[in-house]
Amino acid sequence: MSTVSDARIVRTREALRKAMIALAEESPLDAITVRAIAARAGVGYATFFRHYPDKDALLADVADRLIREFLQRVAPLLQDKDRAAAARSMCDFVLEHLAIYKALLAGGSGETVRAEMLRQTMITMAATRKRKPDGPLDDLMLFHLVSAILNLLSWWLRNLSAVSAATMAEVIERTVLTPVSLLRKQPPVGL
Amino acid sequence: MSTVSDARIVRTREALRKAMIALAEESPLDAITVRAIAARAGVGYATFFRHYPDKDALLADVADRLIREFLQRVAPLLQDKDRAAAARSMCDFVLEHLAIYKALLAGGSGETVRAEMLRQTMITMAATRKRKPDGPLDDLMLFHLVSAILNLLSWWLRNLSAVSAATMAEVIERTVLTPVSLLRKQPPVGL
Amino acid sequence: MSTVSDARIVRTREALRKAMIALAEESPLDAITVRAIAARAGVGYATFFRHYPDKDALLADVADRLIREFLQRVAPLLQDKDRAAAARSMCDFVLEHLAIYKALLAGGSGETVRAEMLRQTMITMAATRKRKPDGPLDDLMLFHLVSAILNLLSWWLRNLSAVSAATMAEVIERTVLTPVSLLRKQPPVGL
Amino acid sequence: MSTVSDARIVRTREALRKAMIALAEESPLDAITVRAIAARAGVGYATFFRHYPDKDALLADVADRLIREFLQRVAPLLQDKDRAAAARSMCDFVLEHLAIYKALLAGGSGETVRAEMLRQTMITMAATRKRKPDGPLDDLMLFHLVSAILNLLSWWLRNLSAVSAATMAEVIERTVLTPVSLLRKQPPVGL
DNA sequence: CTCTAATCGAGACGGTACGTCGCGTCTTACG
DNA sequence: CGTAAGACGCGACGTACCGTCTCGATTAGAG
Repeated sequence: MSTVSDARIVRTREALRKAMIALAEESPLDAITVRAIAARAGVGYATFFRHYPDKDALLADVADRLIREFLQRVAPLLQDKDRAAAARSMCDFVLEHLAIYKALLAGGSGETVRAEMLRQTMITMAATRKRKPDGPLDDLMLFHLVSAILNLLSWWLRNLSAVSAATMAEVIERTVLTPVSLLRKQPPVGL
Repeated sequence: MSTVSDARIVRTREALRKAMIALAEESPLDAITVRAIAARAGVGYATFFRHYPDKDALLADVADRLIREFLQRVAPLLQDKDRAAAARSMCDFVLEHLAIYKALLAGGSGETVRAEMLRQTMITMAATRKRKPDGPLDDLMLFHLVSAILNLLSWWLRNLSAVSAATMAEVIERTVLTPVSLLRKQPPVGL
Repeated sequence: MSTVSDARIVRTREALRKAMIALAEESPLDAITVRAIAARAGVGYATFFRHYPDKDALLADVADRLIREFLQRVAPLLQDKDRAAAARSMCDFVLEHLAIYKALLAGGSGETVRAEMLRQTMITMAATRKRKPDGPLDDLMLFHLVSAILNLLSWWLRNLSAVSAATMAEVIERTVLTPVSLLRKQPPVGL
Repeated sequence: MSTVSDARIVRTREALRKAMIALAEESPLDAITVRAIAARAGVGYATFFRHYPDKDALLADVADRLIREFLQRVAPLLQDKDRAAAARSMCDFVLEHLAIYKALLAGGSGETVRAEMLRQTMITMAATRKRKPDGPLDDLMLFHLVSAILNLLSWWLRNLSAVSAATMAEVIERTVLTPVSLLRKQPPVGL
């Protein structure tokens, strides 16, 4: 679906993604109709379905691109165990793409975005780490990591004026990154 | 809506709540139609709307009752700072009401339940604590606490066989309760 | 479908039939949209499908009622072998219900109407005649009878000013009723 | 549209006509999509519209060629007043081109074919006969003649095994050709 | 223990979004 | 640089669900 050369297709999909982001900023996901997306994109209604099977597929596409970029930036830092820098980098990245993140996290689309992020993180992790024990603990911690970060960021996006990026990064580091890291080093006896 | 004496009303609402829980176990929330709920409850379609304005109101009612009970059990322990016992109590409680929790958390209804739980926790906290500074940190930590716990529990409900209640409790304590507690005692400098 | 007591149903179907006839006078059948029928009937779009599976079903219902009345008038005469009177009666009947016939025959709906008329004539014949040989000749002649009459009438409806009812009746009698009757009395040797 | 020399154009149109006939054998006319015709003809979708403005135009072209041939064979006999031979010739001709006739008459395309046949017959008649009074009677009888014959033939095509060509010819002669001829010799008084 | 008013079932209805399909136009990529 | 391929706008289709509404028919609980 991504490797298409026809200029019209590229243009249309671009317009649809833009429209989705724009609308997601304004209303919760399930209040966004396909008709509204198509209209906003300046595209015929049926044309939407020629490119995406449904709303969620479009959202997943949008999320996919965003997360891919996000991970390219954050993953290296996590690999280097520089958690503080990683947390800082996250918050900066979010600030830079404020509009899109607001749309995707503060709206009702969190579920889809989280799922997509989990999926991609899995892939990235699998690609970088040699051995993948993939025990239940790893699975649980990855899920917690992604979910908790997304939750904290979504809170932040609704309270940007109250907390600075630096503070937010510290909170993420101390309440998520570090505890998870510790638990990994010293797993519960039952596991 | 709650203080009604007519036996028929009590009976009908009870049936609707039961039906909602039963259906939530089987399918994601937005695949549950009001018609299906009414049918399952053995109640006329229009009757549904005589008791709840819409699907979400019913779900909120169900969640409300569950969370009320949940908090009655967990809150005291948190007040007493016995985090390990509190975590343990949570997990036990979830195990006891497995079906309902599976329905409400592992389904697509997480968002509503989380919102309801946040709301009620706020109220409970406000009632027990005298002084409520309610700075952004408190707000953020409460949000994180509730969200993270619900997320961890919902993962657990999908992986019950992999992790025991004791282990799960330890995980919750070490990755959520303790870090949050520490952050509260020693807030980031920016706050 | 016909024996329903609910007043709303009766009212709605009545309105739909009226609307169908009105629109059929104005435009060919396949230029009539279900939306237009519903709008004209002052009825919701979806409501249409609660009563008829599609446009043709509504048309068939309209035709059914018309043909039932038509046959009640013409059949006795045919039984009595008074072909001239039967032909005359047909033409008079058509004149009396000019608008509806124009709608049903001169429009593009001939196919459906013819099918319905064939079906009903079959039933009527079967009910009145004791023995029903139903050989291929009977089948062919019945088909020819109905088709030819409908064709002649539809031509007449488009050329009302050119030919009187009496003349038209004579034409029908001499080119359809009598030849068919003769052929029946003295079938081709091959049958 | 007809006087074109480019070999590719001839080839494409030929392919489109073949495809139309093939598809018309399999499904009713309005279930045949332009896409299906183009695909069957091994031709691009848009290419269809470079040769015919729409589906009906292609069908009319197909019918036109068939009817032209048909009339060349039948008309002389009608001119010679040899009605029996004419009827016989018709039936033989239909048998020889069974597939195409089945496609055009027994399918849902009867209406278009009939219209085309009427048009062409008019032209042929006008060409052969010197004086063309063209009163309403002539018009009516021509319409009846064409319609009734097409109807009888289409019935026959659906019941080939039941009736021989000779019998069918006799039926056509006795129920259509002769009655029409008689009526012409001795018109109703009203005309 | 009755009577009366509230509750109930049944389901028709207007409305709106869905996803599909076909048409006929118009752009594009490719030979 | 022309032409076949096919993306596109349009608009109808038939489906599903929502929340409102109108009917009678129970049925609870007050007198």
